[in-house]
Amino acid sequence: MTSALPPQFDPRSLEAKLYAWWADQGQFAPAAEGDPYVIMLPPPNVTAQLHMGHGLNQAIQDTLARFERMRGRATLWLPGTDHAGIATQNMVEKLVAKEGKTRFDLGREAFERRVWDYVGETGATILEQIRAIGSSCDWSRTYFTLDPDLSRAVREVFVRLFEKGLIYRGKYIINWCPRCLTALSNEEAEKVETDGRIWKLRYPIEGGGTIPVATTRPETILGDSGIAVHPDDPRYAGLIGRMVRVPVADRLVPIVADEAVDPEFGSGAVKVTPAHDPTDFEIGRRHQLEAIDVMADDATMAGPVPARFQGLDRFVARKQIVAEFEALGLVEGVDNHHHAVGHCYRCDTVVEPRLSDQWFVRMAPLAKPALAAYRDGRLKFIPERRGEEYAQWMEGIRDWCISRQLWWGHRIPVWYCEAPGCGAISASRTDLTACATCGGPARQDDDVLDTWFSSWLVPFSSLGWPDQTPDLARYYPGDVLVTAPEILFFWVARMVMAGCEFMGDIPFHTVYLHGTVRDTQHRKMSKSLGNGIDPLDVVGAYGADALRYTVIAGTAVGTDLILDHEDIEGSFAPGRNFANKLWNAGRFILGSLTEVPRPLAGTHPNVVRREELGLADRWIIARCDHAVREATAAYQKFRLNDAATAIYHFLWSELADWYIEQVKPRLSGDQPGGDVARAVLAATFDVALRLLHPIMPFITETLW
RNA sequence: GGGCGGUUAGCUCAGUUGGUUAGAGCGCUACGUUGACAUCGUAGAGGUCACAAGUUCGAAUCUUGUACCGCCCACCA
Repeated sequence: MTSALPPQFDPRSLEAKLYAWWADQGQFAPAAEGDPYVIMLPPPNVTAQLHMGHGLNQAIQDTLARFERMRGRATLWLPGTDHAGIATQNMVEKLVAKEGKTRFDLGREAFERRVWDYVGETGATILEQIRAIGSSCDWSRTYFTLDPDLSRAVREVFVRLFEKGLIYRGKYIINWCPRCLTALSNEEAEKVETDGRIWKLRYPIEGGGTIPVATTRPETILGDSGIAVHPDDPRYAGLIGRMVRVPVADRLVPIVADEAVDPEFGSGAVKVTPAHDPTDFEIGRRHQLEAIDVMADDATMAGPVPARFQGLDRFVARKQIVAEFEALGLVEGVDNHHHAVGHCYRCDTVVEPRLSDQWFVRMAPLAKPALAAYRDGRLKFIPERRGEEYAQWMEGIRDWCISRQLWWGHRIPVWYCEAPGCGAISASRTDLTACATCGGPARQDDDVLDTWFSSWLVPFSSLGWPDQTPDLARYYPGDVLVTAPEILFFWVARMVMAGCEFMGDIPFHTVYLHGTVRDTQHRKMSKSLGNGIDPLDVVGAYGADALRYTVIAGTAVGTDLILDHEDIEGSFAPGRNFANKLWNAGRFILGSLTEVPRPLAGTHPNVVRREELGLADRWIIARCDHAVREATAAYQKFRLNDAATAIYHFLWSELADWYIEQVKPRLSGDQPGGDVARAVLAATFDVALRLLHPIMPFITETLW
């Protein structure tokens, strides 16, 4: 029997002590000895509500953590939350709105206090819920991205990048959310495939004739400052340099030649709106066309637009402009048009590409080592194909817009000198009260940083960086990151970049991307669709172990988990039934042990001798050995569903259905071989419990 | 528009380098309940592995094409 078991299941090992410790504490094992193993918990929003995606995510991570711990590794699983700038601010603004106020009525400081109060009330909830489903994180190291320590890291990083010339400020076209009233990064503007319309319009040329253009956003016509055609397009060769009168806006603009225009598309002539489109912005810059911003922050028409459009919503203006073109007889046609439109990832509002003054991080230098880490095999993805998505993103990396027009977050540590003639701009680790250059009055930037600007540092900022702490020395770099694929770019890719830049090493060597939890129609579970399942309901009804087993066994590596929100009982029946079976088998086995069972191996004088074992005994021992090998191999390969299935099969079909039934006669009274059967039952059940413990910790702990 | 994944039993899904009768859970059928468990047991039905062609002694597995479904990326107005 001993030879059948890998060394980590030696009852005298650390694992056995851990069991005892667990029983006392019901908590994580302190990282004390052994090879460190580090898992980063993806930080949920402080205000997040637990959903089944968390359930799946936690079950996977906790299974890995417990497995590694039982192998004797000093396992650190770091929990924490992020402050979720936009989402949290939105929630508190809603509360404030119920009092008939806006954040501007309260003022910045009072509003920030309100958010802190709110976070103080709700912030721990998500972590408590995660705890309730059994996650054995190291709660003593729980972090929050706005904690002083992590904020210090944010400043350190900002200043370092600033001094290195990797942070810059400038006027560019960014994604603007007119509802959240802030700039967004490219990743935060989700492209949604939309069936829209494209209008084909004619602009009159000065001196006679018209030129056809196409647009999906007629409201931007008010900001047109040119028409562009391809330099080699014979249709328009004679028109380059001529002036065109933009209808409705009533503005004279030139026809310019630019390589960016695709002569094959539409009419081959494109209206140029430098203030509201990235391509147009580039064209405008090359030809000195004016960037005319025609919208206010809330995307109502404003600025140099005719009076009748002032204050109109952009979509109302769109209709009205089309109507005016029709009245002028300048509409050539309108077609259905399928294209991708950006939406705010927090409120789903259509984002407005808009010229704006923002802070950016130059990403190309940071991406280089992060891409190399993947290319040379140091960074692995599970499933593997996800690595190509990562590589593709890294190769096409674009600069990161990091400023947000919010109040909730890390305020940008930049001070502008207000002394006349100085104009110094300083980034500082400490708050400045005066200009670092001339000593004049200094004013801090009003904006805050993107939440991910703190999240991308978490693998080391949560361990005390920039100080060289013992934690940092021992636990960086970590091992594995388990998360949903949605935040591959938001968070995972950027953590790798930050790790390379500030720690000189990648923060983890394995990125495990699990699937998405969906309903039976394969729709993502979401609050708005009402198709979610609350993990706490499942825990309450069937237990955390049933939840964990069901989701672990139900999802192969990288595949989605389909659950039926209309049949929760049915969805979680596998786990519930298995927990029940295990419990009853345990009751029977423990009840049959009349005394301390004889050991199957070792030097004990009463050890079961090989020749005492019957055919059934030898068979179940062999099957047990097989299950250990199968499950251990599966755990190591992250094939948790295979591990779950292997243990399930051994426990249910082989041990319970077959062996227990087989030895029942021997167990009654004082039958010959009864003590051997008891010894085999105890030993094999013990092994099965340990094997299963990472997946079903509560019931196995209790039985053991 | 570019890249990628999926299509296997009524349902949800496994199937690890091509190799005997393709598996699991749930559901279904028949029978079974005095002692671990009906959240159970025993037995069983159910699949031309999306479709077409190809490679091979042999294909769910490899190649090509087709059709649906889905994901990621993208400044064709």
